[in-house]
Amino acid sequence: MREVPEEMAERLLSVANLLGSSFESTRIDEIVDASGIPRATLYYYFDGKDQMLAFLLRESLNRLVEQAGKVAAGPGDAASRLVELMRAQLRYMFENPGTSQLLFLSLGSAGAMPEVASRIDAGFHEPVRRLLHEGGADGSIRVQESNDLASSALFGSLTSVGLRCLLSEDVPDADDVVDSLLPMFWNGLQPEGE
Amino acid sequence: MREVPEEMAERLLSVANLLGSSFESTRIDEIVDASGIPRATLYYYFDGKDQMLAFLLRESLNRLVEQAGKVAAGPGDAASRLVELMRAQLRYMFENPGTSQLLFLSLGSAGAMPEVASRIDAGFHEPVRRLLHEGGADGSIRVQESNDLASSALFGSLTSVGLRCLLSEDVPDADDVVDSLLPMFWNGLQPEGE
DNA sequence: GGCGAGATTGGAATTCACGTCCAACTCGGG
DNA sequence: CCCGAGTTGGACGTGAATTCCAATCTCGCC
Repeated sequence: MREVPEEMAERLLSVANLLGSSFESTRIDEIVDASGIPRATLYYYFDGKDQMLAFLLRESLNRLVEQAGKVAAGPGDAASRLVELMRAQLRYMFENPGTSQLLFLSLGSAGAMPEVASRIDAGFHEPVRRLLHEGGADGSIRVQESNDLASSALFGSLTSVGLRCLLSEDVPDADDVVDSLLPMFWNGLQPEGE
Repeated sequence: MREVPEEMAERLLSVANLLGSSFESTRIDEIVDASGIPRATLYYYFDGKDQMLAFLLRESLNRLVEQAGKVAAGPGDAASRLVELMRAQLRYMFENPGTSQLLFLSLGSAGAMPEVASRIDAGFHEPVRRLLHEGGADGSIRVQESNDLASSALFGSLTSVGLRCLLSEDVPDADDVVDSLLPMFWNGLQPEGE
């Protein structure tokens, strides 16, 4: 696959962010109109719509993977880094509303794209898994029965809540959302002082 | 839309459960072959593939909605009913692996189908929301900042974990999975005795 | 038994969007 | 000037969904 020129990537990403989850049902010609990139040029760089989608998701996830890696390796105990990580993940969703919708509302197609799947793991699952493990070691997080399941659950929580917010009229602040969820993650559902 | 004959519904559901998330990329003719229902007959009952998908998801969710309503209104305090509800929801996923995959891996299309969206709410979100509320009242569950966000988070956890299990080679027991997640939901991530 | 309204079906015909092809044009470097 | 890579418009081929239609079939009803 040929390397995609900077400006074309920008334009496509901005179109994808406008279209959101309707990208898949959008005709090539509409993407052509919206992006100003001729059809023949698109096909010069991409093997087809699927490759185009894969490129967009990959590209969009790259920023998250970088951020997530940085946060997870940052200072502080595992618990506080985990909180920061969740903030970063939700911020990513809110800053890329269209591609996030696209990504999570069509996890099926995304799962069929190896590089995309691996980036979802690298940006969401893996760092959480790691921090849960570290937190068990440094005592800042309770040891879980299965870090795999737990990270999967946290991933689901965050993306589900994120999507709900993205689909609502006025998107709240990412940090506020995380703040209002933290008590549940941290203290659980048990009543006070049990 | 004409009422779909019992046997046709059965056949389609069983085909859908075999196909799973690949349903959408499956050709009509393949569905014809797999189900034994002639193409013309399918189009006699459904306006198109989308309507067919909507019907399948609706039909499949109906059973969950009924179960969920029953469990949520059952005996015991809100906390224990919530646990039972989560068991029922995960059991539903494990008992209908194909349609569940189909449903959750393509939430995008599902969201575009009003009846399906409302059934997701009726089977997953609404009962959880209600139990969180009741739990706050009867003291069996800690009061959440937002029951909307909390139920959305629980929904995401459960479906994310459920999907992960469904996509693994050997699907574990639903109740075991819930059991191994409960400590996290109940006690949270905080270390013991903080 | 005959009848009429739906249900059922095979198969041809149509539509529509994706993707291919190609020839013309641009442009920087050798 | 020539070459190779990038760029583009537009005609064309293709596969799958969907429509159409006419020939049955089924069944309750007179």
